[in-house]
Amino acid sequence: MKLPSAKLPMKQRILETADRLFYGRGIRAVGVDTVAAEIGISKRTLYNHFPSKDALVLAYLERRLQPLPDSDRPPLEQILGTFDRLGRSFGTAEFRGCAFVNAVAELGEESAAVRDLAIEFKEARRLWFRGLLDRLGIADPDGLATQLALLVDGAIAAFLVRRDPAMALAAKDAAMALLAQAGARQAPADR
Amino acid sequence: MKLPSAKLPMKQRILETADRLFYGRGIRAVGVDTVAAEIGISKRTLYNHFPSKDALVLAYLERRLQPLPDSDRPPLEQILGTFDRLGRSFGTAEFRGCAFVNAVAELGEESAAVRDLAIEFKEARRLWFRGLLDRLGIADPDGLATQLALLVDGAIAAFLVRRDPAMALAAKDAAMALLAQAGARQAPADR
DNA sequence: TCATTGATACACCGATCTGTGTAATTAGTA
DNA sequence: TACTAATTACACAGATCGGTGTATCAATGA
Repeated sequence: MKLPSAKLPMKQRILETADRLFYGRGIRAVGVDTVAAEIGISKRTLYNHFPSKDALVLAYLERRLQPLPDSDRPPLEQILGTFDRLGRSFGTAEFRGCAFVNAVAELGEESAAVRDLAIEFKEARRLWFRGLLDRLGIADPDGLATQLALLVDGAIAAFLVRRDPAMALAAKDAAMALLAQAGARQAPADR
Repeated sequence: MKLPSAKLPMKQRILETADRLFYGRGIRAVGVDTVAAEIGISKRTLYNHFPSKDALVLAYLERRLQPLPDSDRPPLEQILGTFDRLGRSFGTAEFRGCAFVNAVAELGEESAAVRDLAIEFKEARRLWFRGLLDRLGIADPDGLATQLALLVDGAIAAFLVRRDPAMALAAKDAAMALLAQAGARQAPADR
């Protein structure tokens, strides 16, 4: 149990702990008392930094909206590498699915803001795929990007239930088949 | 708001209402008081039929473990028809993702029984795919069945967030591409 | 007619939830 | 030293949660 250093700014400490608990156990399953107790601060202090639990939940999800890797490796390698990274995530004990999908499934219609963040996250990844497919000169980069994103989401959902890391490999195999069918070649970056 | 007829057996009425509420709003978000009030019965009556909320939740999920359609249509048509049915589900206002994935995402480690039911559900659909792929004479029916199941789960997760029914079409396109690459032919049932 | 069964209303339990009010305490700084 | 700002402990509010106890009432069938 790695606790955030007491030296860090309070807001950051709260966010890190909220992330660990909300993601690991679920948003509704974790109360603000639990978050505060886990850091060793009073509930009052937590509420001095976030006006409500809803605000804390949104901040937790916003923190997970990180920019995607901007590598200079070949596009095909980057695309397939996504599934390898996914497989490595499956191997960690902390992995518990997609934080955004889980939040939407848990909160449903109750929070439009949560859903907007989830859409933003999903669309960012889809566009990341599409940018790489563009460089590969694929015929329908938009459609294929959606399909690749579908495979990622499917692998995550399937793993969440089955806990079988092979789901990442199955998704990668499917991605390779789709890419091959679309005419992706090995080193197509510049020609 | 269609309420189950008061003529139906009490247990069935409870289950139908629990299904509608648990699936529509989430398990943790709906209390037993709400379920009883929605039917117009006392909480006591509900507890006379189910010993606990956990038992009610399990019964709700078990009721969703229905056998998959056993059609005599061509295998390829049945497989692709799955994605058409999915697309039609997306069009309904009630659709809120996969009840089993949502339950696991919501309850997480807290209920092994829920996860077991979810695994059973997912595996049944995967085996249904595999049986059809067997009849198509596909080289690796097991692997392709997993990939098709991944596409279904991915489309559901993506739709849950984006609310875009086109996710079903994207999954169907990907499925067709995978099937074509695997050598599935139009009318391969008997030769 | 009488006994049984199931449903009813309703109060209640202890626990937990988000959120607030308040007064004391700490630490840094002018 | 004196002021300020953050954090503390702690009680409390009002709601909701899952679950129970109990006494009454209505329908059924022997």
